[in-house]
Amino acid sequence: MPEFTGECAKPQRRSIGARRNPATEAAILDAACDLLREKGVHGLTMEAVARRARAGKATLYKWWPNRGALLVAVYERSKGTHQHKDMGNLVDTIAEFYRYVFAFWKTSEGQVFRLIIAEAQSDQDVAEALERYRLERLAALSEAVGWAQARGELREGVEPDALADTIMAAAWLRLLTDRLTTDPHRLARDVVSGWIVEKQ
Amino acid sequence: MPEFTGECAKPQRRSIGARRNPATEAAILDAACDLLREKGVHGLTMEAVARRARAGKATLYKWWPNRGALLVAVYERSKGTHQHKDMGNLVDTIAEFYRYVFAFWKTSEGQVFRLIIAEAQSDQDVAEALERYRLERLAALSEAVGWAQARGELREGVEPDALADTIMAAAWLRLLTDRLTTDPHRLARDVVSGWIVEKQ
DNA sequence: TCCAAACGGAACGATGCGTTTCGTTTTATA
DNA sequence: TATAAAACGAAACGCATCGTTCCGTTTGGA
Repeated sequence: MPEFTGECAKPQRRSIGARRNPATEAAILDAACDLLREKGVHGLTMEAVARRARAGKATLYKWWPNRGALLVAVYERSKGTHQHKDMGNLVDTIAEFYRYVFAFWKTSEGQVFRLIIAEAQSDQDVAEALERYRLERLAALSEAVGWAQARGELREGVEPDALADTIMAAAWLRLLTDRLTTDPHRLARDVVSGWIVEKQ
Repeated sequence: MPEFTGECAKPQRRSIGARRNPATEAAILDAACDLLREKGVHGLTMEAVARRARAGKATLYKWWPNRGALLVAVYERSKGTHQHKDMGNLVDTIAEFYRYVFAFWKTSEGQVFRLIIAEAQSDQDVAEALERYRLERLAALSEAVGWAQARGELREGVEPDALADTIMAAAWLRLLTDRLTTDPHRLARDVVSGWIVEKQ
């Protein structure tokens, strides 16, 4: 029983029969994640992932037909499902959202989201995955805006969907232009306070 | 005088002495632009550009050390310097801005901007060029918002820079999520009308 | 007159791409 | 219990691009 240990002393996995090996999937996604945080986008190649995970390239291409699919899988595994908290008023609620999402985007897992957006600009599959995720988050955000509307906090004629779109746009722009240090509360005020009814 | 004509029947350029040849620069940027609109991002390789322009790769790398630099150069050459028009009220002014920029972004030259943003997420040089351009456009937009403020159109405490940032964010999000068909006037209203003083 | 620099062109080794083939391992089915 | 099917690691394939390095030619400037 000759036991060859690779660079990371990981024993090589084997087939567990005519079904997908969860250990292989985990090892590949781990390797992809590590490469991303160590070498950035250009470090994430199918070759490098296969080497690091001690997996065959054929296995890689079987489950993730291209780099974009792998990128999406990495993000899907690490993304949080943020539950918006109602802070009693819209500005504080949105400020809390910005605080959470900026903090997440600053982590190495969160940084993957930048790359997803970038990749989506030239990869149709990634674009579709991103669009599904965007709509999902937009709905949750719109619901949070709806809480304020139900309280009579908003001016007449404000559509929660449209306002949520604007709120999200401001967050994306900060991510893409490397301004995650923006003060969340200040930003929330700058984006939504115009839609709040004047206090008498 | 044997005259060899390549695939496009373009005569090969030669050195014009110890100085940069403008014809070479133009031919390379033309080739890069053509490749982008014909084959998309992945068609823009240094190899392909050199082939199409009938230029040496060494020449290419001398003036544009990497793909990002070439991308930026293509955009710099084609980008318009939009002059904001004051339409008498802020919503119409911003609607006009959205109309213009969406129309431009729909063109093949404008599509390069998507790629610039994407490339900037993993290329520091591109990111810096993008940041310079963003600040330049933000200043112009902020000035347009200032016109409305000077007219007393805005609510108390509105900062033109912050509002301009939000206006721009909404535009970028539409570009990146493939929603350039958004109605410009409707969008302008959804983004800025909250900051307009109530009419009595 | 001679040097320096730019130019096109060709070649280099290295790396990643996506596919194919092989032998092994294990489950599912007959 | 025998057989087919599928997944796995590993290696190799041809191809493309990368970024660099030569070469010989052309031409302006010192």
